[in-house]
Formats: sequence, C-alpha cells, structure tokens
Amino acid sequence: MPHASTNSPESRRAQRRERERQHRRGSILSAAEKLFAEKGYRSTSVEEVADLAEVSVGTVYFYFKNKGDILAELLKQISWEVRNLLGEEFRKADASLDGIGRAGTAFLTQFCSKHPDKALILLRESAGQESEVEERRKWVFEKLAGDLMDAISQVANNIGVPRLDETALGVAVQGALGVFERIAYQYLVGAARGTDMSAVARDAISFLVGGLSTVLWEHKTA
Amino acid sequence: MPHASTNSPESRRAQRRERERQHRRGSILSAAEKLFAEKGYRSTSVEEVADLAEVSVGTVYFYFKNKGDILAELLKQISWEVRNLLGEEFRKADASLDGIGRAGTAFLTQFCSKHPDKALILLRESAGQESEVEERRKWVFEKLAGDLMDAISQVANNIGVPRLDETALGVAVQGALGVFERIAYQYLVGAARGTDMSAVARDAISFLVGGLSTVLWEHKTA
Amino acid sequence: MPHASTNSPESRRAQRRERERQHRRGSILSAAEKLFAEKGYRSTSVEEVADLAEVSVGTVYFYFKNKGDILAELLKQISWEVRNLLGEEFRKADASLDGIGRAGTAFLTQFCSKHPDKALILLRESAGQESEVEERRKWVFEKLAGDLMDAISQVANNIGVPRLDETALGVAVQGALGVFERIAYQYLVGAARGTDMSAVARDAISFLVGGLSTVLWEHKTA
Amino acid sequence: MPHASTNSPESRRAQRRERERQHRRGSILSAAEKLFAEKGYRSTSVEEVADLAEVSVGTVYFYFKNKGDILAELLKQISWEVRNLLGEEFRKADASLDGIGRAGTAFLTQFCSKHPDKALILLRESAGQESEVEERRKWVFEKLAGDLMDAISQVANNIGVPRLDETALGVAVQGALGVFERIAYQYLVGAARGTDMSAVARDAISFLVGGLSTVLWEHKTA
DNA sequence: AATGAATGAGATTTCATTCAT
DNA sequence: TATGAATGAAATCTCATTCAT
Repeated sequence: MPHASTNSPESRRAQRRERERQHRRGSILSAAEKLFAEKGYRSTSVEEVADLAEVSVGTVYFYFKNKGDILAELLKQISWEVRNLLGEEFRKADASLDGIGRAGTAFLTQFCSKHPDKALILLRESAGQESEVEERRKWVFEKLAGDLMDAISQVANNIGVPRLDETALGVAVQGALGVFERIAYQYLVGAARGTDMSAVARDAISFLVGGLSTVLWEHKTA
Repeated sequence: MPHASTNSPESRRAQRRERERQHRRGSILSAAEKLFAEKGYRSTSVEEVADLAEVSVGTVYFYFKNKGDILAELLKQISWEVRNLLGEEFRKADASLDGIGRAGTAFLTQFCSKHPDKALILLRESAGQESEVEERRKWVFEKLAGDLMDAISQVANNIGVPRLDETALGVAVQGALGVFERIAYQYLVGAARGTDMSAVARDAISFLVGGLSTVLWEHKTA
Repeated sequence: MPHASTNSPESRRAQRRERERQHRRGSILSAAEKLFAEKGYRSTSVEEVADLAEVSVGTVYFYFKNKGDILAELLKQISWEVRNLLGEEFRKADASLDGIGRAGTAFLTQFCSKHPDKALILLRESAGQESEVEERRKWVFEKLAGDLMDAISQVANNIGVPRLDETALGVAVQGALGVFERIAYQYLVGAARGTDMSAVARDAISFLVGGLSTVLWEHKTA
Repeated sequence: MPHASTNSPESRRAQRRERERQHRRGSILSAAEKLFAEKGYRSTSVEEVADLAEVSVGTVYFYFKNKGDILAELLKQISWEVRNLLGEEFRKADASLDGIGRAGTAFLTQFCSKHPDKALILLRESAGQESEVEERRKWVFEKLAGDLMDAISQVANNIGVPRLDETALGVAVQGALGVFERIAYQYLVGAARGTDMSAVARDAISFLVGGLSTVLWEHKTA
C-alpha cells in the first residue's frame, strides 16, 4: 500500500488547522447572519457577533478586516446559493419562460421560506450601508441581473425575438428582480408575513411571466 | 381697549412669525433632502444639515424631535407628492389598466426624472434604517400600496373579476411597486443612469400592465 | 457719551462666549502639556487629558480634531514663545555673535529652566510621532532654523563674510540647533538633570560661539 | 561508547543548529532595521517584521522578549559599530583635536552615508519611545559620550588643561554629539537630503573643533 | 524550536441629543 | 425661539503578547 505524501503528519496537521479555521470563520458568519437579520446590521455590534460566536473581538478581526467585510462575505455566500438554485431550476425547464417561472417559484418557496435570515440580509440589510458593502451589493445584484439577462435572452431567442432591444432587456430584468425583491420582503417581514408562500408564489409567477412575455411580444411585433 | 382684529399689529406679527417658522422648517427639510440624497442618511450628520440650512443644531431640534424625524417628514412629503401625481393621472384614465400605465409613466418621467433627490430618498434612504424610520417607510409604502390596491380592485371589477382573491391583489400591488422601485433606482443612480427615460417607461409599462392583466385574467378564468 | 455698537448686549455676550471658549481650550492645552511632558504623548490617553482639564472627552474633540492636533497646537505655541524670546535677545545685542550667545543663554536659563514641560515637548515628545505631528515639528524647526540662519547671515555680514556659502550656513545652523537640543535635553531629563544651568549655559555658549566663529572665519579666509 | 569529539556528528549538528539560530535572529534584526528606518518603530507591527524575516510571530518572540527588545538590540549593534569606527579613527590621530575631527568625518562620510538605515534608527527611532527603549538609548549615548569624554580629556591634558571642569567636559561632549545628531539627520532625511556629504563634513568638523577648542581654551586661561 | 490563531485591554473617534444662556 | 458648547455612551479597530500544538 503506497503511502501518499499528502498523508504525512505535517500535512494532516495543516489540514486539520485549515478545517478548524474554516469552522471558526463559519461560526462567526453564522452568528453575524443571525444577528444582522434579527436586529439589523447597524444595530449589531462586533462585540455581539463575537459573543454569539463564542470568540473574542480580536478573533473576529483576525478573520475579517472590518465589520463591513463580514456583511460582504455573507452577501457573497448568499448570492452564490441563490444563483445556484435559480440556475438549476432554470436549466431544468430548458431555457423557457416556464423555466424563469420555476426559478422564481424556487426562490420564494425554497430559498426565502427556508432561509429567511439569508433572504433578509440579501434584501434589506445590505442596502444603504457604507460604500464597501454597497459595492458588494451592487456586484451581487449585477450577477443576478446578468444571470437573468442571459435567461431572458435565451427565451427571447427561442420565442423568435433574435435581438432584443437593450433597454427592453434591461427593463425586463430589473422588473423581474423588483417583483421578487418586494414580494419576498413583503411576505417575509412586511405586513403580510405568514401568508402561505405557495399561493403567493403562484400569483407572483403569473405576474412575472405575464410581464416578461408582454415585453417580449411587443418587441417581436415591433 | 382696542381689540385685535385680524389686521392688528399683533396679528400681523403672529402671521409673520408663523411664516418665518414655516420657512425655517422648510430650509431644514430642503437641506436634509439634498444631503440625504447626496451622501446618504447615515453619513449625514445633524450638524451638516444645520449648516446647510444656516441654522444652529439646536434649532433643528426645535423643529424636529430627532434625526429620524427629519427623514420621516421628508418621506411623508414625498409620498404625498407622489400620491397626488399618481392619483391624478389615474383618475384621468378612468380606472382602467391603461390608467395604471399612465400613472406609472408619470411616476418615472414626471417624478423620478424631475426630482431625483426625492426619488432617491424614497427608494433608497428609507430601507434598512432604525425602526422608527422603517416604520414610516412601511406606512408610506402602505399608503401607496393602498392607492394601487384600490386602483387594481376597480380595474378588476371593470374587467369582470368582482372579488379578487386577497393574495393575488397583494401580489399584484407589491409586484407593481417592485417594478417601479427597481427600475427607477436603476435608471436614476444605478449602472444605467442617463438612459432615455421615455423608452424605459414604455417598456416598464408593458411589463407592468402585462403582469397585472395576466394575474387578473388568471383569476377570472379560475 | 457716544454709545459704541460693540457694546451691545449681543456683542458682549459673544465676547464673553469667545473668552470662555479660549479659556476652555487653554485648560485642555495645559492639561495636555503637563501629561505629555510627564508620561509621554503616546502613553497619555485623550481621556486622561479630558479628566485633568475637567471636561468630557467629547469636549476635547470639539476643540481639537484629534489627539495629534493637540500636540501640534502645543508645538505651535511653544515655538512662538521660543522664537519671541530668542529674537528679542538677539536684537538686544545688535546682531552680533554676542547676540547669538545671549539668545542661547536665554533659551537655556529662561526657557528650559522655567518651562521644562514645554521644553520637553519641544525636544522629546514631538519626535517620532504620527506624520501629522512630525509635519508640524518639521515646520517648527524650520522656523527656528530660519531665524538662526538670518541671525548668522547678519553676523557673517558684519564680520566681513558677505556671502556665506550655503552649505556652511546650513551646517552652522544645524550645529547650533543640535548643541542646544542635546544640552537642554541632557540637563533637563538626562543624567545631568539638576546641574546649575547658568554654568552649563556659559560653557554651551563658549562652544556655540567658538564653533560658529570658526566656520565663519574659515569661509572668510577661504 | 564513542565519545563526541568536536567533530562528532552530534557536535556538528549542534554547530549547525547554532548557526541557524544566529541566522534566524539576524534575519529578524535585518527586517526590523529596514522597517523601523522606513516606516518608524511605532508604525511597524511585529507581524510585519515576522513577515519580512519569513518567520512566524511566535518565532520573533522566541528570539526577543518583546518588540522594544528588538529595537534595543539594534541600538546595541549599531552603537557597537559606530564606537568601533570612531575609536579606530580617533586612535589613528593620537588623541588630538584633529583625531576628534577625523572621527567625526568618518561618522558622517563612512557611517551615515553608507548605512542610512542604521543611522536613522540611532538618531530618530530611539527618541520618545517607551521607557524600556529610552533606557537603552540613554545607555548607548552614554557609551558614546563616555568615549568622547575620554577623548576630550586626553586632548585637554595634552593641551595643558590637566583637570577639566566636569560641567565643561559634559557640555563639550553633549555639544559634539548634538552637532552630529542634527547634521546627520538633516542631511540624511531632512530638507537637505542629497547634499554632498564631504562638504558638509568639512564644515561640521570646523564647527565641532572650533567649539571644542574654545571651551578648552577658556578653561585653560580660567 | 517553531507556529500562528487567539486574546482582550485599550485607544481613538463620532455624533445624536441636551440644556444653560 | 435660537444658539452652540458640552456631553458621554457606544462603536470600531489595533496589536503586543501568549500558548496549545
């Protein structure tokens, strides 16, 4: 049985260290996620995050360069999860309007319902903060917008609108994002918190798909 | 003993005082509007507002109970203006889907383009703030949502959907708000700042009306 | 008796306010001077300064933009006092080498002996601090060097060295500053603290005047 | 049982170990020297020193008891080099004023010009630091002062001033040190950085020797 | 010997709000 | 009414030092 050099004591120690590092980092992020969603980013102090994560303030600053960095990292993780979920759903339905509908449903029923903390951070806490965070938020939404743009372009193509007008495409994308942003927020923390999400999703998808197809149609005949 | 008529010196003095009061209050609000839109609510200190308004910090606290109160008041004013504008447009078109489209167009081309500071505050500054302001934001959007809800209900009625399902109505309203919120923001301060607003408005209205009619239609046949 | 408008109640109130401002500011500076000289700039916290001055930390930041600003202001004041003293002494002796000697004596026996706190801040605490302070220190020493340069130039002229070589002038100036810097420091806080200053001054002046005249002489014959 | 001679494997291993130890220690000191001279002692963190030396923070603390200890060690090394250089030069010239002049020239042209980092640390970094370092600085300068004191005493003796007054001796020494301290600093990092050092040295030596001889002369006739 | 993650005391700074005049 | 100096709680961030591995 050949002995791999990656199994040397030093290597194993290094690996364990790395695992522990990631674990610690993860604890801090989880603590921050919970608190930011609960009490808001501004009202959560670094000390509180450290306390909940059961580490010292210094340790937080060992893993993150400042408070904004924590939020930025959360945003990155969350956006990664969301994009994965949406992309998968979209692909399942073969790049059709229906696929966009599925993705939207998944966002509301899979993501927002199941990870309200994450959803809140994405939708509420990341807005209106210091420029560093705002930067990241912009980046996240640009990524999401990019995904959506690709999706809509494909759909447009399949439908027979080979080169959709740029403004129309942008409006469709932003409109779609806006629909979800608001609806998710409204049914997560707003007045209507607690409503059955699957019913909400059904109507939201009608709205979205109706809106999109109208825009596309208008640019087909035009 | 001369009795003070409405033209007595005392009365005139009182009137002047009242005028000056309102003027001062207005200066403070204008200053805050400018600064909040420019640098953000958080990054604007009360002192800066006072400086720009050419009053002392103490005076600001004479007219407003705290910093959040200034933002709340701005939100109130802005929402009043927006509701006026939208209501008027909507009435002109006789409670039809077309009327909703007109109102949306007016919001984008009349309000957002012409009062970007106000639009920015409405769309950006009220999110993710301390609870007091968040409260007001909720209130403002509930007012707007209420207007929209009435409008959609009427349209639904005219179309032959006498009692629209509450969830559907809510989703339609929030969807519509979301579309505008994001599109206005994107084309006001986001990446696409500077795009021709009338083209944007055309597509946005297509999206909105398409979305709304689809939701209504679905609940008619259902 | 004509009544001056500068005696109006408002004006008097403003004057008193200004006096009180200056007084407060002065208290803070005095407290800082004492503490900086005693425990060192770095080891003195703003809170300690505030406590000794019997004001709150916030008040310190109302009068000074940051901690370095306090030290910078002290440096400015101190250099002003020193320059005044030296200039006066120099002039008394009619711009001769003797005048430079007098100025040096005054620096050691009038200034350093009587205001050791100030001398310490000038000579020790201002060095090696953050760039803002270092900047000011440079400025202060450049001013002092400038004064000395003028003095030496005049002496050179009177002695018959009309245009002293620039390097020689610079070296003479820096040499003179160095002599005083070190001697003052040594006899203020160094090993020899407590020695009779007038004896020290006599020898120091011999050294200084001897050094200067040698440099000048060399450049006369050269 | 083989007895370890000085060439035994154990011995050689021990020697290598010792060599490595010294090398590591040296790396840390070099890194610190560079960084302290470049950015200042205060603004250099232990981590930065460790990084540049390519060791861990822990290792730095294995070789040095704390941050100040690194600076203290640097000061010790530097003073040792300087004393060696000066002593040698001084001996060459047979305990005369001329010898002191030679030593000064060597300090400026041999040491300061060629090892500006070391010179900067000696002249700048050791002032105004925490007491531990300040202690060491005092010690270093006392050593240098001691050397100089011996030299001047001998010169005084040769000149015919058998027992020079202690104060006069102290002042002469401190004066001489001050001249070099400031001139080296000024022409190394100050405004006049870049000036031809040999010209500077000529004038500086005139100043120094002139000053010294005047003090001595005065105490001969007195 | 060497590592580097963890610590936590301590420092600076901000700014909404108050209140005596 | 208006002023603006004063407050002080609270928050962020740094970094020399320790210590388990």
